[in-house]
Amino acid sequence: MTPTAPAAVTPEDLLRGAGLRVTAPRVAALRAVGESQHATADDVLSSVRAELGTVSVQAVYDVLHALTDAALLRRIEPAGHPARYERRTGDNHHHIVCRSCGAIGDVDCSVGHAPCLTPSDDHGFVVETAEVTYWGLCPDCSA
Amino acid sequence: MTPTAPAAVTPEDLLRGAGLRVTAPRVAALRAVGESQHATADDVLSSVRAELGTVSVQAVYDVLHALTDAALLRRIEPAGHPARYERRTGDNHHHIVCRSCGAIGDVDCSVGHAPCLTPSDDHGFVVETAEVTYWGLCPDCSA
DNA sequence: CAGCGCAACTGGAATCATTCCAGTTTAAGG
DNA sequence: CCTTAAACTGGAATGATTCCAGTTGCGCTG
Repeated sequence: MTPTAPAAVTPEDLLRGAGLRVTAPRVAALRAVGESQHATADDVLSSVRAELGTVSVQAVYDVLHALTDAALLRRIEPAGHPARYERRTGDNHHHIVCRSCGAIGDVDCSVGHAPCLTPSDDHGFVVETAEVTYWGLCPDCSA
Repeated sequence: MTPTAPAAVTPEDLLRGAGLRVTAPRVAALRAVGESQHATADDVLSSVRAELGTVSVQAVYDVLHALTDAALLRRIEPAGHPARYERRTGDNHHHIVCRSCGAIGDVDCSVGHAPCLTPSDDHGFVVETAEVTYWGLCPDCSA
């Protein structure tokens, strides 16, 4: 069912649009990440296996890398936690991580637009991106 | 508050001031971190062993944790790199990391003071700290 | 200034996320 | 179809860090 409106972009379209082969593990992985916000590689593995049966650990890591390189996914790696993946890409948003349970929330940049992108002294580095991570306690853990 | 000019604060003073026992591995670890900016646990291990002879891996991790908890050290954990430790604590400065070689530089907050500390929407989280990491290429790697 | 208790340390094994490897399967272009 | 590079399998390896159980020693108390 592909209605006329381009509202529903299928995983298949996304993959083809990025010049990637359309395979069952990739489609399933894209769906899995879209459904559960900030899924870990292990979450994706479980999800994909539930849908397809046997899928190797390596396949999931390969897929996640390919999708991340193609900018269909964004990888976030909070210190002390396994990497997580999300579908929101290209909007330079940030994250808030619960120190207690590891829960993650999305946060738009607070001061309008990329204020943090310009370090006062860049030590001669060529700066490409600025990543902001807020640490605190989620509603459940602060109770 | 330190009464007179604390020109040379010894590692021993720092440890005692934090209510920690003064032991050879701790003193050596503090010195090691002070001498090499952004040292890894492994750097500290080598350095401490060079000075003291046999020191266990565990001792170094224990010491680094104790000193970090006591706020004598700050731990930074860039995604994909082993943790690093530094002596500059309490001033909420940030870091710039080379995507190629992992080199790290210190960066003071660009917009005066803690502008990034207030997320636009905190999702009910209690925010404690904001951590900014710049990613790019160091002078050597961008050449 | 001698004993004692708890924090610190030893060394070896275990953990966990992730990657490496070598061989097999499969999507998609000619 | 037929070919082939890309994708996938399964098992072993890696590297930073932690767990564990037993030993040592700093520094307080008597």
